[in-house]
Amino acid sequence: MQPTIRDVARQAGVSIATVSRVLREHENVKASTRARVMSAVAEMGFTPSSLGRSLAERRHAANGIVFPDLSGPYYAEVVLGYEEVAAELGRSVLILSTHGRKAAPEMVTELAGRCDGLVILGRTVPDSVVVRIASRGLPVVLLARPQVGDIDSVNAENTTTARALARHLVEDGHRRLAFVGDPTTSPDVAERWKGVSAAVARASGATLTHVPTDGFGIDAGAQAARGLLDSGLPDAMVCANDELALGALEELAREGVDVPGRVAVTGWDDVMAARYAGLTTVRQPMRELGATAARLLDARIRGERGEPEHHILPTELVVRASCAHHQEETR
Amino acid sequence: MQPTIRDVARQAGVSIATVSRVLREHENVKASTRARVMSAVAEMGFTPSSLGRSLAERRHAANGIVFPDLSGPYYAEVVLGYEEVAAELGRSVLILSTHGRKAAPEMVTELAGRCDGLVILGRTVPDSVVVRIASRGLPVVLLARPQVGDIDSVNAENTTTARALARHLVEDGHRRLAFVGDPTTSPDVAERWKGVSAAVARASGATLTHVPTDGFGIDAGAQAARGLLDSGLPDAMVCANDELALGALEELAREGVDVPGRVAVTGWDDVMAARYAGLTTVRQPMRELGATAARLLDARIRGERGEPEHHILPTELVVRASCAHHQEETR
DNA sequence: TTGAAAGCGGTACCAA
DNA sequence: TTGGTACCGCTTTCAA
Repeated sequence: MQPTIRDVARQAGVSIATVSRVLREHENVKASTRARVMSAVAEMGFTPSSLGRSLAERRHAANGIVFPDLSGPYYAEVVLGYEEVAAELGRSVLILSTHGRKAAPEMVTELAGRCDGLVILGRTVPDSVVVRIASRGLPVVLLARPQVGDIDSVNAENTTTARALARHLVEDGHRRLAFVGDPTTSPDVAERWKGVSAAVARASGATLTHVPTDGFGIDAGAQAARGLLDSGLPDAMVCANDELALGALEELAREGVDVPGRVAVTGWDDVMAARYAGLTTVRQPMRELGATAARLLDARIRGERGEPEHHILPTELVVRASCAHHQEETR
Repeated sequence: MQPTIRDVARQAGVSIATVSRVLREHENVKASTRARVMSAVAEMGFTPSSLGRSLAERRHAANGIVFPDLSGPYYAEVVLGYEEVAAELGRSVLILSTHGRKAAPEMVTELAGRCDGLVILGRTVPDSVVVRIASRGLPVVLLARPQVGDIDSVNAENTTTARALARHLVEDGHRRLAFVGDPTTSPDVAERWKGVSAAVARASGATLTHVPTDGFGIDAGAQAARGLLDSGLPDAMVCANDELALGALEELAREGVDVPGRVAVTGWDDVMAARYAGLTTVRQPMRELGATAARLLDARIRGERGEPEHHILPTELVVRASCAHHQEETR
C-alpha cells in the first residue's frame, strides 16, 4: 500500500497540514520542519495521490482528445502535436478513438468527466453531443470540424488550396476533371470539392464530374479508378485524400494507363507513401493543428475569456510526377 | 456547477446512500424509490464525478501507455490496438510520449499515479524506473522491450525472421551483406542483427559488415548509402527499419544505382510507403501487439496471478522488388 | 428498504 | 509557524 499524507505526518511528527504545505512549497514553514518532512517523504517514497489532490483542487490536470481513428498518418500526427504541447503545459492526455462505435456519445461524455478540457475532431460525435458538453461548462475545441455555436475551432485551409490545385491542373492542360470521394461525409472534403468546383467554373471549357466512393481507403480508390476505366477516363482524378489517390494509381498502373500522360491523379494529406508514389497532393500542418488546439484549450481552461477563436492553418500544394503537363498528343 | 449526489438526494427526498445504490444498480431499493431517484437524475442531468468515485473505489478505471514517439506509423498502430481493447474493457487510456525528454522518469511516475496499469514500450525510460513502478504494486507490461525481472512482456519476433530474411538474400546470390543501423540503441534491432548474423555465419562465403547510423530516420538511411557508395557497395543493405531503407533507396536512385541488380535493400516494419517503394521488409502485427498488451494488463489489474507471461508475436517476411534475384552478371 | 456516518487522500481556512 | 478541521464527491458498512 502506498503511504498517505497521514503516514508521512506521523513519521515526521507534524500535522497533515504541514506536510501539505511542504509539498505545495508554501512559504510559512520553518526550515527545520521542512527538512524533517522532506526526509520522511523521501524515506517512505511518498507520492501524493493524484486523485485526492484532484478532488480537493477540483481539477484533473488532464486533457482529452477524441478522434475517429488513429490508423491513418493524419490523426496520429495531430494527436502527437497535441500531446507534446499538453505535456509541456503539465497536463496528461486522455485519448478516445470512436471508430464509428454507436456508443461514442456516452464514451465522450464519460471522457469529458475525466478532464478539464476536450478536443473533438472530425466525424466522431454529432453536434448535439458537442453542444451538451460545452454547455456544461467544459472548455471544448473543435478540430478539423466545422464550427458549432461559439465553440473555438481549429481547421486546415481547404477551399483556397483546392482551388489552386484545380487551377494548376487546368493550366497544365487538363480539361475534364473528376472529383473522387464523397463531400457529404466530411466537412473537409466538402470544402475541397467547393474549391475545385470554383476553379473549374472559372476556367473556360473545363468540366467537373463527381465520383462517389465507399469510404476513403485504398480499395475505394482502386474501385473508383475501375469505374472510370469502364465509363471513360477523365483528364484528371482529383481525389479527396491520398489513400484514394494511391488506390487509383495502383489500379491505373495495373491496367497500363499512363499517369500523368493519359490521366493525372492528385490526393490530399501528403502521407509518407505519397512521396514514394510521386503523388501530387496537399500538405497539412498536422502537428501544428494539434499543437494549436492544445494551446487554445489551455487558455480556456486557465479561464481566459473573449470572443470565440477560429483558427485556419495554411496548407501547401505539393506538385509531383502524378500531374505533370498534360500530353496534348493524347487524344 | 454540476449537481452532486447530494443535490440529487435532496431533489428525490432520499439519502445519498440511496442515490448511490440506484446508480450502482444495487438490489435492495424499492421500485418506486428507484423511479423517484432516476427521474431526479434525469431532470438534473446528473453524472457522477469520476474523481469522487475513483477515490472511494480506489481505482482509476484508466490505463496508461508510454512510448517514445508517435510519428512513425509503428507506434500509432500499437497505441490504436491498445486503445481499442482498453476501451472495450471500459477503461480510459492515458498516453505519454517521452520523445527523449530527460524528465521522462518523472513524467512516467506521474502517469503511473493516474492509472491502474501501465504499458511501457521501447526506449522511453531506464529499467530502474520500470522496476520502481512495478515494485510499488502497479501492474506493468513491457512492449517491444526486453524482459526486466518478472514483469510481463509482449514482443514481436525478430531473430528468426531476420535469419529468414538474410537466408533469402543469400539464396538469391548476395554474398556481402551490410547491416544498416545501430543494434545497441534498440533491443529489437539487436535481435535483428543477431538473426542476420547467424544466417550469414551459416552460409559459406557470405560476409556481414555493420554500418552505424545516426538514428533511424530517412536522412540517416540516405547518409548510410552515401557512405557505402564511397567505400564500396555491398551486395545487400539490410536496414534496421523501413525508414532507413527508404532513405537508402532514394540516395541510390539519385546516383543511378540499380536496385536490386547492383545492390538489394531491405527494411523492417512494412510501413505503407514500403509498398509503394517496392521494399522488401518484415511485417509486424502492430495492432495485435497493443491489443495483447492491453488484455494482459487487464488480467493483472483484475488481480489475476500466475507466472510472468512473455508473449512473442510472429512476424512475416514480405518480399518485394528491392531484393529480386541477384544479377550474377554484375561483376 | 433506508439513513447516518466513516472513510478514500488530499487542500486550505481559521485559530492558536 | 503550526495544528485542527471542514470540505471535495462518492462508496459502503452498520443500524435502524
